[in-house]
Amino acid sequence: MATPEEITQGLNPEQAEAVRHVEGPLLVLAGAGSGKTRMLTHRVAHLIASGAAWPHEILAVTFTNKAAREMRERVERLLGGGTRGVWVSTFHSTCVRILRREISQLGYESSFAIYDSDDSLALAKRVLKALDVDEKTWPPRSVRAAIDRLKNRGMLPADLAQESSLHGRRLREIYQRYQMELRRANALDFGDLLLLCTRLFENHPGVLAEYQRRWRFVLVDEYQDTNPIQYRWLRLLTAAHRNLCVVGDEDQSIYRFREADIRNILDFEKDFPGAHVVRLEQNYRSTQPILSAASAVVANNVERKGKRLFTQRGGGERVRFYEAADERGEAAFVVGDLLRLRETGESLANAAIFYRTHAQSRPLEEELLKYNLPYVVVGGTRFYDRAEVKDALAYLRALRNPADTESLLRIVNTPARGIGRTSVERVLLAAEEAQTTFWDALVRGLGALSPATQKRVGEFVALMRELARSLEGESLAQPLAQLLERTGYLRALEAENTVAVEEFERQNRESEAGDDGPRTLVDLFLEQVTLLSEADGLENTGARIPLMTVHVAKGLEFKHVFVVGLEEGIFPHFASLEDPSAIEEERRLCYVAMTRAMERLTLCNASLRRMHGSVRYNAPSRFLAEIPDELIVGRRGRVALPVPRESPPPRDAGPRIDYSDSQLAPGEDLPGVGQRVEHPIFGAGRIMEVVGGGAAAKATIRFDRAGMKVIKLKYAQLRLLD
DNA sequence: CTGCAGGGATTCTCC
DNA sequence: ATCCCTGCAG
Repeated sequence: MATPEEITQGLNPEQAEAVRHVEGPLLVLAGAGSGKTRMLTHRVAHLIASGAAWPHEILAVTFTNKAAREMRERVERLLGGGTRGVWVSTFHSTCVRILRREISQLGYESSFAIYDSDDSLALAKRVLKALDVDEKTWPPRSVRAAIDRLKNRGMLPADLAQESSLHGRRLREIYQRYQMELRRANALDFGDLLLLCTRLFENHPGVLAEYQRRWRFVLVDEYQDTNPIQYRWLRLLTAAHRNLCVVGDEDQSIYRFREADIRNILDFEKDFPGAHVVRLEQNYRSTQPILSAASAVVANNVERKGKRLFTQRGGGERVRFYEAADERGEAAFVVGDLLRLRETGESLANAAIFYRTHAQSRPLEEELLKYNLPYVVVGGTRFYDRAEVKDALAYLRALRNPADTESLLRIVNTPARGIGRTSVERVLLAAEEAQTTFWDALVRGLGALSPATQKRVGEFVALMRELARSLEGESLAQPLAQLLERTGYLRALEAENTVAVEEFERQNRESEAGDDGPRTLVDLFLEQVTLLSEADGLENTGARIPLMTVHVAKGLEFKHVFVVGLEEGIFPHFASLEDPSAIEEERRLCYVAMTRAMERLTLCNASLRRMHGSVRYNAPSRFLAEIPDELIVGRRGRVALPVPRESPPPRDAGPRIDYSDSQLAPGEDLPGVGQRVEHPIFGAGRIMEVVGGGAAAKATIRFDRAGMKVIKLKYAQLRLLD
């Protein structure tokens, strides 16, 4: 095992300070690329190596499984094994594990199912129908979102009691019924995991005390993205010892829609008096132009503490910008650039393409396919989101937890076995009347079905019982195969599925150490599948170009980054245009996107875009204008002709810009780009670009009145302004 | 009960 | 463009 001294070696003074801090609250403000994960992992290792804590006394919480996995691996590498017992886990997984042990205190069974957003939506629809609520005034999606918001803010139906408006009372009623149905199904939705765990802590002090004793040190990554219920949970968990270390960057808070509250990080020192504060401001990732450009953009935000990131990497290319005629031209430009990049011997895995919304991937994919460039869309429809896979999972879930009505509804007639809508409705109603579950009603033959239908229901019940028996064994792949066979569909999927499941079995056989009680492989599998996140797909992607949303890109870094769709209405997105606070979030999102780039950052947009079946002309994103002129090249519309070189670019490789002057030599003064000048004839303007040197130097100037002109500096009588 | 056609609404980020 | 719902024919 490494010594404490070895662990702090190679850290910068601020990182080392945060790593050595032991008792009491600690706030680490870590700018993009400042070695945040490094600090966290070294801190965990240091706590153990210095004897301040046993491994099992440490809890490190992240937002994604991927981040958790990475942190765990890095801690292990640092300590060489002695990390068994350290809990590195997401908020949701941590709560699941606590609830599996304790939830009987809240009147659920420990075998509870976890509903994902689709399940929640289906349940919301069912509730709205049962309450006979008009779906026009209460769109199911909005209802689901409203309930989710309430949960993220820590509110159960009872907390809406004082609500007096008709709308408010109605929502309360719907929420109450929704919650009741969840309980009847012995299921928790995502929001419940945090909310119920917090309620458990609040109402059962003995349980809380046990976990407070167990985890004497709590570390939280991406603290700027915590929402009120996560905040409450953390406060409770650390109330006894206050050994809470949070790491975050207010400029990277991008989950407002999930009720993330940026004030959690802004007010940390107020909330935890005596908190020690460390700022990590040295960036180890990006070149200066990229860092400066990103900083200049986010500097336009009001809701921030403000910081100065710096790097010791001199020189570097300026940020590049390309405006295409339409979205296909945009894709063509990006792909053309990638082809040229590959010509230089660069691996395409070092590049990435980011967009604001998943829907933007389409034209890029088409263009990539055209040139046979391998790519992978990260996120979007995950394997486990595919309808057939969800069907198979619904079988497993219903088998493990027959109370899970949502899963049963999904499969009772899938594949079609003659139990149609009407029959299902009848059984549901009968179950409601008999105050029992859907499954129980099926078993008891409630609902006054026709003999033919009754027979088919009986066959379904028999099938489920048979499958349930096969799940009792050790294996998972085997009963799953049987399930797919007996249900008579999914043949095409079978092979694929089985491989994935066998891999899962292998991994979990080895790490079977748990104090989780009598839980089967199936339960573990279902749990992990449900809690998988978007970014978790980015493993073993090989030399394929990853395409992803900016949200998915958070926490990653690439040598070459392309961001497409920098247009008003896309990025920033429509929904945020009217709300200054929402615009700030979009700006942070832009900051996140830009700071992923290590060496070269390319921003693109299209003047015309076809979307949702119509044509839009979006103005260039305001964020582009916020980048100082001297840090960006290739302003709008100046596409150079392809220049034949020694190694010509691939034919037909899309449009290109001559960026030959975009390199900044280390230490070289920036050219007069961005300078305001006055011309005797054209009046005031701003230098957009300077090409060539000495007597041949020509400047492109955008005059306030006269527009763009190219002027030979030698002859022009320019007067510098400001 | 099943499958298909047509119409209306919607448009984002996700654990 | 796409999803989702409803209505209708077999």
